[in-house]
Amino acid sequence: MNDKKKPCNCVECDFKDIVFSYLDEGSIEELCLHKEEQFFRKGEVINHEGEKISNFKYLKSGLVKLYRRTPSGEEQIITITRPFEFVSNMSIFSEERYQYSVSALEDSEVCVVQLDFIKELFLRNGAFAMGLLSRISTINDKIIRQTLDIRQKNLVGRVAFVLLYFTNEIFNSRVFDLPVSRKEIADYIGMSTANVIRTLSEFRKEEIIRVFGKTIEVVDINKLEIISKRG
Amino acid sequence: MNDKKKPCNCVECDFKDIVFSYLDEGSIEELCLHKEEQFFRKGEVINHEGEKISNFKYLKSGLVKLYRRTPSGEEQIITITRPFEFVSNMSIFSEERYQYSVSALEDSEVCVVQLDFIKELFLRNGAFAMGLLSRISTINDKIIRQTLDIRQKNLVGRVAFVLLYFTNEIFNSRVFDLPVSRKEIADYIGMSTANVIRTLSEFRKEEIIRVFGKTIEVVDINKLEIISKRG
DNA sequence: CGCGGCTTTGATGTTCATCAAGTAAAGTGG
DNA sequence: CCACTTTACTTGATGAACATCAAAGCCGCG
Repeated sequence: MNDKKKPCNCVECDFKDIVFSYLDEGSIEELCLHKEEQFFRKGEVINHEGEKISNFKYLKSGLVKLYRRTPSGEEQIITITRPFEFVSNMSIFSEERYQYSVSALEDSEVCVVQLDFIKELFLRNGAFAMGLLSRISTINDKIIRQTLDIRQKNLVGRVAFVLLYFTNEIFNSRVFDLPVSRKEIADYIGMSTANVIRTLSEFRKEEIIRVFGKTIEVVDINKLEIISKRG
Repeated sequence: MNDKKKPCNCVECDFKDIVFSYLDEGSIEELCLHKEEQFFRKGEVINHEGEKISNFKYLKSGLVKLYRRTPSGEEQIITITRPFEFVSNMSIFSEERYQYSVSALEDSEVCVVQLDFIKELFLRNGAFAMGLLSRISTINDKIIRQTLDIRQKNLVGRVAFVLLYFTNEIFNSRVFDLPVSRKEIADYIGMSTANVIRTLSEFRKEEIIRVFGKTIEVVDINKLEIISKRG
């Protein structure tokens, strides 16, 4: 190694095999020259709807929400997701501008790579292209399936779904701090804030969950699953 | 040209630049060896949910619906689409099995290419990979956006949306024959069959549309757009 | 300590699904 | 080609699900 070169931390990055599989060490080092890491505090916006896309971004740590503003001006949350699931916006290869916004629900680290460089890699390394395509495709599929699932449930089923989603997919724990407000849950599953709260209260009365402000404990996960499926 | 070889109709195919851009003539001829054309009558199933994916398929002519069966057994229509918009299922690069079914709403021609061959091309031709990725990405985006749009509308807004979709995207005409039953419209926009019919009747009474069985004439497209947006 | 935002709950009305009953249309077999 | 069956469509009546409105409690923050 030439010690005049800046050391490339990408080579040792735990995540390089997940997002940038099929790249040899040379390409990884090159990647370093075209990337930077950015830190976002809880609440900060990472991508803004309508903004020009010039980078490929992926989440290294934290939690984000993907959302858009509906024609009538309300916020519509498309999905809430952890690292790796969120590989940039989906539109990077098909659109010039972001279709959706992304913001941090927890402090988050984002790896930002110049999009032109990714495209260059794409052209000269088919295996890399296929690996990335497969990841983006998986994420897209997941979003579509989730949206369809939610749509076809009733009110209690949707709330049960969200609680299970946080428990199983986001926190891997039956006790967790809600990373979103009640209103955001409502925006996520498409119902009114009042009814989200009402439904949570009912779950509490039936001792399916315990609620202490933002902290939630899932007591009876089986019942929750039954409600979610039936809903 | 060697006239012992079977002539390759792909070379002259009008659609090769749309789906298979960035392929040289050699690759296109090779493609011919790995593809066949299939014809589906109205109502026939092209892909079946759960079936193993071994081909890359795209629609040359006709009209199809993409749908799935919900856990509770009902049909949920994800989108209805014309050629080029429908490039196989979206899951070909991320899943082993079809996540959704596809069936023909009109007589349809489908071009079927062995998936392994597509993957091979992918690996050795980055430009082709990028072109295809971009197409798949566009289609995915469209589906997600459509699903979100529908979800956020009320009953009349949804029916207005469907009528506009058929008018502007599918038939490019204000007079058209509905390619689906009333029940299928209901499965598409997530409401009951009875209310789809009721809403169509209201539009008829208000002289926004004329209805003759399956034939629909959009009389006041502006009013329809207002209803769709407000909804 | 007081203001503003988030949360909670009840009361009310709207929107929508469901049920039922009837009509039209489209297959189906003799 | 007609009687028969089945499937799609239509409309009204009813009740359930849900949004909206309003009022009050809570909590953090200046």
